[in-house]
Amino acid sequence: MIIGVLIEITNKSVDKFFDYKVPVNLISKINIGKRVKVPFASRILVGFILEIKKNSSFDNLKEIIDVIDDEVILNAELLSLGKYLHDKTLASLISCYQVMLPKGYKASIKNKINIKYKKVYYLNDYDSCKLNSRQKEILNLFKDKEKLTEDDLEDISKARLNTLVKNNILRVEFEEVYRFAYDNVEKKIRKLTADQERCVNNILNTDKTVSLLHGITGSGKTEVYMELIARYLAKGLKSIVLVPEISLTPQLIKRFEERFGKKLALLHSALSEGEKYDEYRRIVKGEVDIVIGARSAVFAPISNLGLIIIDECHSDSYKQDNNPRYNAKDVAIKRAEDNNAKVVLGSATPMLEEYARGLKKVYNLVHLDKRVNGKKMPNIAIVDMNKEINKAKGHFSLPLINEINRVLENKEQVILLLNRRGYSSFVTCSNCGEAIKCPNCDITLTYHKSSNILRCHYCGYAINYVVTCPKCHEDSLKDLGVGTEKIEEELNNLFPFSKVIRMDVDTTNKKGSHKKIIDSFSKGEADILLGTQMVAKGLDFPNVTLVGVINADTSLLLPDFRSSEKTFALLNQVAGRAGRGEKEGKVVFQTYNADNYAIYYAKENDYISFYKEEMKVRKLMKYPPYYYLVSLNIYSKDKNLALIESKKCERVCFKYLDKTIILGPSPSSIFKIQNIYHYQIILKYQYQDNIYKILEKLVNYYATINKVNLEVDFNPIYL
DNA sequence: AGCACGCCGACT
DNA sequence: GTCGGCGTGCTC
Repeated sequence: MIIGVLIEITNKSVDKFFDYKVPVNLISKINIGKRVKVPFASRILVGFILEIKKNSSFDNLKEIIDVIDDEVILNAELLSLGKYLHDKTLASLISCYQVMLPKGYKASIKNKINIKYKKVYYLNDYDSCKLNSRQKEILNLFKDKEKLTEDDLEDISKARLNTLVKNNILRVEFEEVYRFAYDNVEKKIRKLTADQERCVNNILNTDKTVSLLHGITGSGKTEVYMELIARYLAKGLKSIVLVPEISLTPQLIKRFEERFGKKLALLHSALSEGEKYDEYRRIVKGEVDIVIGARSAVFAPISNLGLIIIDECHSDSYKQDNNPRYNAKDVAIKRAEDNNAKVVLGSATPMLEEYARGLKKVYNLVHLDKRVNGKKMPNIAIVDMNKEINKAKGHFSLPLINEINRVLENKEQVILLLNRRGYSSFVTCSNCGEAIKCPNCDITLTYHKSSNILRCHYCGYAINYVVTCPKCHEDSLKDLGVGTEKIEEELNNLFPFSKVIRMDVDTTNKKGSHKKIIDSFSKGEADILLGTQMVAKGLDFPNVTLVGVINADTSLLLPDFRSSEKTFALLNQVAGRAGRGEKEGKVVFQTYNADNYAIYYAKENDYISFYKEEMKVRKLMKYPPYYYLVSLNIYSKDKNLALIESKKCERVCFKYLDKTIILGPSPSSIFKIQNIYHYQIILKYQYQDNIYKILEKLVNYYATINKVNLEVDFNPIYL
């Protein structure tokens, strides 16, 4: 028997099947989709069995060392999904298979994660007259119990237990334990509003594969999802729920637990690798009905799949930003088509591509446009900082200060958003204007006040903060950008009797710290929750009656064609955090661009008008959804070679892609990353049938070239 | 990817 | 004379 094996190495030059002989004693263990240990050059590696055959075109075949798995890792559906990813992203096949699996299931010679076992003691038949009283004391614990775990017997010394085992009175077996423990919550089912019920029925009855649920913030989309899941479950069909990592909050998980109990598996980054491994095992064993997770949960090997829900479907977190650059939405639709299942995309602010497909009836478009229990949308005010700047105290305008004071007096709570995208705090010399940059990458270093160091966000390079400018040698370096720490300082001065909690990357990087902050704010232990994007998503605090945005427009300034859309979505989302309880909410946007349409329509809570306005821009500029985009990234350690090869790519595109607009090559927005130089070519097209074929050829060509690389990104989210 | 092989400069 | 620098090429 000969098998074709795909090796764990992620490199185009070895991304093919290597043939191996199977020794007779292992033949019975061979199945496609299992992992094997094989000799490869001078080392031992792990790969997937992807082919079984009688002979090979190679002569001196080596023998495999071992078959790792008893059960198949890549089942039929995952095998086909991997090929699909490979075709659609042009990434290496092995990376497409690896990305679908949690660490413990990947092909890898290191990173071994094992099943955790616990000892369980069973009582054998025994002759009680041979026992002393101390031994009988242990056996009494088994009264009415079939078995006791090592935890149950914690108080009994190991020596006493071992004697009983040795005398064949107790018997030990090993039982698998799951490392992740769900809380015990009481079951709760909320009754749907008529509006929600209408949406559920609409989605159940459509003959379209994809439904787009456009529901304003606070309209109760989660209830709709849960009801849909329950209805499918009643038919014996299971569900996957995708949420952005950032909104996979304890609040959301608790609601699902309240409804569905422990038939739930959770896959997200806050779990340890051991916990993830166990959750995945529960899915494989068919023990769960619902998988909730971030992007990669779309690959969960669930059988009887009926429904995939993608919450906050506009979120860019569904697109992976390294190889394979797949979009979980595409994978969801592919899986739905293959399984005769349905996809529900939900958002208050869908991406333009999505809403356009809804209007064109490619998707079934459903609206949910009332807040539950008749709650009103919060009242939103725009504060023009150009007019307020003289009266403002630091970053706070008088109107915002007054609102905060009013809320604090009423013992209510405030959420403050610092819109910091592309605006992180960097250090500049106030004498010569020099900004401190990373010596390896072409970007400014970010100042971390708590540790007093400057760090590069791309390569991790870090130096201690000094006040002396390296260029002009004056002691004039200053922290210019605004960080949450700076705003927190200002808050402490402006409102000395209020308690502020900060939520950003710095305060949430420890495991469980995110949950702690949310719990603490929820219990009213602080008056003001200050943070970056993460305070905007999915949080539900009934006592929050004011939301303030310090700088509504910074995300508008980015050189990105989606900056308006992203700004609108962010403002709409964060505004939706106000007034979710009994009391009405108020929102203040501080901005220097008071007449910008993204900010204006966010104030009006008018998605449709924003959509129409932004579509005009997209049409004019030949951007999605009117055009498809592809980004080619050509890079090399050799600056000159990178340019030469990128021009070569341009010529190939020009020759074969006749209906495509070609932009570039131009130096990428970050030209130098870790001493590697990047050039970029952008392709725009509406119809170009051969584009995958041509780009695949280019990618394969560069797979054989050592000093230059080409990566292709279809439908990129950033340019 | 990572290891062996191979071909040129500064040391006991 | 040799140790070791890292460029190149191969892995069933």
